[in-house]
Amino acid sequence: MAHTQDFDLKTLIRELLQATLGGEYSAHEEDSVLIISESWEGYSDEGVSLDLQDIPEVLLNWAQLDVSQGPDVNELLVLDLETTGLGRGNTLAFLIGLGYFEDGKYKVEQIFLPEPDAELNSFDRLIELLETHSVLVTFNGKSFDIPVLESRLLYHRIWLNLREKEHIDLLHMARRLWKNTLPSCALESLEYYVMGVLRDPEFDIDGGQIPQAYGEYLMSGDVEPLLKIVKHNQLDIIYTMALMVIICDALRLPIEVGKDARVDYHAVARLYQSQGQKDVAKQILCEMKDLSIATVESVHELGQLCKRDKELEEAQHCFEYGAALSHPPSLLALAILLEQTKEYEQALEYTEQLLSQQQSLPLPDLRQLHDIDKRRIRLQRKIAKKAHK
DNA sequence: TTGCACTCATATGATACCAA
DNA sequence: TTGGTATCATATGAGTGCAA
Repeated sequence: MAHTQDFDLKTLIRELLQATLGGEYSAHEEDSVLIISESWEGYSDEGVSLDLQDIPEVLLNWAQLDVSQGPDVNELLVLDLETTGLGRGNTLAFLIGLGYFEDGKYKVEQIFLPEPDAELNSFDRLIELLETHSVLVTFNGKSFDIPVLESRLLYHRIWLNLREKEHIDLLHMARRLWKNTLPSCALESLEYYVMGVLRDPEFDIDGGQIPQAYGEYLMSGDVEPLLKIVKHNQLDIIYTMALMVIICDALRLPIEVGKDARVDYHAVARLYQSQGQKDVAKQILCEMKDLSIATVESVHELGQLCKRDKELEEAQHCFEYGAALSHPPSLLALAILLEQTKEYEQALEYTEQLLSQQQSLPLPDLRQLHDIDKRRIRLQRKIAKKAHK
C-alpha cells in the first residue's frame, strides 16, 4: 500500500515537473530523465550574439587542439553541470546543460534528474552528444565539471576518458584577455562587463544556493525553485557560447585594433606573442600606439620587439616614451639600449633616475638596487675611459 | 682569451581564483 | 566549503656579442 502511495507521489511530482519546466521524459522504462530543449538563431533572448563563424588558429593552438583537423563550429559541445556541491566524491550532477549548433541554430539541451536514482539514465544522451561532437567548451570545466562527471561515470562503472577529449576551457582564456582590465573573471563579471547583460534575480539563482534548492525540492516536492536553477543553467550555456563568440571575434586575423572597446588589445598581442607570432603582436602594439590607445606597458613591449628586430631607433622612441612617464622597466630598457649604442652619458642619466626612484620606494628591492648601482658604476668607468682617449 | 652583460629556453614552486 | 588549472616569479644554463 505504502509502495503504491510512493509511486503515485512520484508520478504526481513528475507530472508537475514537466508542467512547470517543460521538456520531454526520456524513453527509459524506469527512472527516465527530463530533457528540456530550446534553440536560438543568431541572438539569444538577452540580445547576445550566438553567431560563431569559425575558430581562430591562435585559440586552437593555445588550447592545444589539432589545428590540421580545423574543427568547425558544429563540432563544439558546451557543457555545464549543476551539482549538489563543490566536492568530487559524493557530489551529484542533477542537471547537465549542453549547447551545440544544429541546422544553423544554437540548441540548448538540459538533462534533469527528477530523482537521484535516475542519474545513470542521464548519461545516455550525454554520451551520444559526446560521440558526435569532438571539442568540449566549458567555463572552468577542466577543474570542476570534468572531474565531477568522471567521478559520477566511474561510480556507475562507465569508463570515458574525458580528460583526453579536446577541450577549450574559456575561464583561462578569459583570464588571459581580461585579468588586467576587469575586477574579476568569473562568468557573471564577464557577462556584465563584456557582454553587457545582468541576470535578473527574479528568474535566476546564485550558484552557491543551488545545492540547497535541489535538496529542498527532493525533501518537499516543491518544483518552483527548480525554475530558477534551470534558467541559471540555460544562461550559463548561452553565455559560455556568447563568450566564445566574443573571444573568437577578438582574435580573428586581421586584428582590427581599436574596433571593439571590450577588447584589451595588449592582451591579444601578448597571446599572439606567446604562441610564437611575434610579428602579429608587434603589428597590434604598433597600431595601438598609432591610434593613441597604447599604455606605457604596451609601448614598452613594442620597444622590446623592435629591439629584437634590430630597429633600435624605434625601440629607443618607445623606451623614451615610458621613461618620460617614469616607468621603471622603460628606464632600465633605455639605459641598456643606450649603453649598447655607446651613449654612456645618457645611459648614466637614466640609470641614476631609476636608482633614485627605486631608493625612494617604501620597500625597495635590494637586489634590484644592487644591479642598478652596478650598472651606474660601470657606466661611470666607461665615461671616464672615453674621456681619457 | 677572458670576463661581463644580455637573450632565450626550460624547469620548478607558489599563487590566485573559479566552479556549485 | 575543495580541487585543478594556468600563470607568474624565480633560478639555471647555454649561447652570443663585445671590450680589453
